[in-house]
This record gives sequence, C-alpha cells and structure tokens, in this order.
Amino acid sequence: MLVLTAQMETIMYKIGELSKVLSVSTDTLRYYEKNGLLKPSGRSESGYRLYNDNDLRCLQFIVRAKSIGFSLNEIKELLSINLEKQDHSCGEVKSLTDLKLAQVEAKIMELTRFKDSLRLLSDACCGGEEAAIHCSILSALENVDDSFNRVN
Amino acid sequence: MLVLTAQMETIMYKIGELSKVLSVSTDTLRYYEKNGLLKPSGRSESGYRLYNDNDLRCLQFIVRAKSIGFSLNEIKELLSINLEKQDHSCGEVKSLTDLKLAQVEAKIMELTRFKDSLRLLSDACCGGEEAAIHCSILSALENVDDSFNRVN
DNA sequence: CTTGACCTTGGTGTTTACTCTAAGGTTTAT
DNA sequence: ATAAACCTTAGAGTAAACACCAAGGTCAAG
Repeated sequence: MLVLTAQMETIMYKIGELSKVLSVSTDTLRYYEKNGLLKPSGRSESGYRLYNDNDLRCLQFIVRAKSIGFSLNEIKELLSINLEKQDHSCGEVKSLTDLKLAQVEAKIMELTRFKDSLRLLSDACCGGEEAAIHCSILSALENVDDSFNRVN
Repeated sequence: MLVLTAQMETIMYKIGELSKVLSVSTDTLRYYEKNGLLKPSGRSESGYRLYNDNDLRCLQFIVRAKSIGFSLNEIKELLSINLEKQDHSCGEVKSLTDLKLAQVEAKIMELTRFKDSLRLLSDACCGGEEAAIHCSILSALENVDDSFNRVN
C-alpha cells in the first residue's frame, strides 16, 4: 500500500490512502488540487497522485481551518501566508481571523433575530389539530398590525 | 400609472410599480412567478403582468416570512397552507415553524463554536508587525498538540 | 415623431463546496 | 487470466436566491 521513494525516507500516499487517513473524499482531494489548496508532491509512473507527509500536514491545516469556519478561499490565503511566514506579519493573520470573527458574529446576530421571531410565533400558536383558519402564525405573516410585527 | 379594471374596483400594479411598493426587484418578482410563489392575477393586452391587491398582500407575506428566516421553499408551503386554511391544521403550521426554529438554533450553535475558536485564536495572537514565523494562529492550525486543539 | 422609461422572453452567471458520471487505464489478488 | 479495486480526465449537476444580459415590443411626454 505505502510506496517508498528512492531515498527510502518519505512515505507516499495514493489519493485513496490519504483520503482514508483524514476522512476526506478523493473527489474532495481532487477538488482541492484544482482550486490550488493542496497539490500532491508527485505522481507515479502511471499518473497516480502521490502525497507525502508534508501534503498530509497541509491537509490537516485545511481540515482544522475548515472546522473553525474559514472558507476555502480564506484557507488558501492562510496557506500561502503559512508557506512564506517570513514575508507576512502576525497582524496580517490576526486580521484575517478577526474579519472572520466579525462575519461569524454578524451571522449569529441575524440568526438570533430569526430565532426570536420564530420563538414568538411558535409560542403564540396553539398548534392544535383544528383547521388553521385562525392560526396566529398565518395571521402574523398576513397582517401588518400584529404583535409579531410590532416586536420587530 | 395605475390601471383600473372594468369593474372599477381593483387597483392593478405593473411589475415595476409593485416592485417599488415593496422594494422587491422586478427580476425577483419574475423569479417568484417562475417558482410558483407569486403569480400575477392578470396580464394587460400587451402582455404586461398585472398584480392586484391580493397579490400585493401575498408578496407582503413572502417578504415577512423571508425576514424571519424561512426559505422560499418553506414559504411556498406556508402560502399553500394559507390559501387552504380549512384543509390544514394549526399544528401543521406550528411544526414548520418549530422545525425552522430548530434549524436556526443548530446553525447558531455551530457558528458559536466557530466564534469561540476564532476568539481564542485571536486573543492568543500578538497581531504585531513582525514576521509571522512564530504566529500562534498558524501554529495552532499546523500542530495538533496545541491549546486551540485541546479546547475543541 | 422620437426619446426614454418601461415591459417581454429566454438564457447565462454568481457563490460555495463539493458530488457524481462516463469512459477508460492500472494494480493487486486469486 | 481475470475480476475487483483502484486510479485518470473532463465535465455536468446540486442547492439558494437571485442578478444580469440581449433583442426586441410598448407607452407616455414633449
């Protein structure tokens, strides 16, 4: 399964092997390559992608960055900074993080407004089996002069 | 601007007029029509869409439902229930609302995890102008055995 | 009568992150 | 020798909610 290079030093993974190690589909790995996030360090004679340990660490970086909410484009930026650390400042990295943080916080606020409105609607509704002719939720959506609309 | 029907009762709006009343673009109105959310009640001789007061109220319904986080597909369902209130129960409407509420809350929780991680990273980073060689954010993304990873 | 604002249709493009397909070549195990 | 499992490429499809475009018809004002 594992191919050793001539130097007998670096462990190389075929795409399916790397896929299993970090639970990332082979389709996704090819997608990352096409989008400049992770290029395998080599190819076998028959054209198979070969990933080394460094590639594996890079994929870990991607997976972790994804797990804290960075988009692939943002991760691409982080990766290129990481590759040339000496040419970039700490402040640059922190800026990216803080920008993302602000976006996430804004989204949370929007969703919280949704949540509060939905909660109000739900709590006001009897939820019974009778016909929805007098359903308070539908009325709230239909009529302007309603408690739901006053709250917002 | 306003066209009166033969009955001299109903106010009809052309698409651009309705667009202005509720600040919804004409493209969006045509999109809603194509997707079965809002069909204008008539057409002029030259083929222009004509919306009446009922259509206006329907569009208000859509706009309000959107403002509390319902997707267009969910709104379509709500609209069809609203059209045939007697055939649907209050519980049905409340179920839709509660399902949406649960989805919104789940999303908020996910984003809150993102936020907490990002906050940790940001607070740990000096953000200075020096090179990012020892940047704590990049290290956290690179190495497993890090405070950031322990927290998660 | 012409200009400009408006309307029509049908179609493409945007964003994000994949997922799936087809048609075929390679490797490994039996 | 052959089947199973793996790999290759290019390209299409998915969701959501529109935005934008071209080519052309319509309508009101000056």
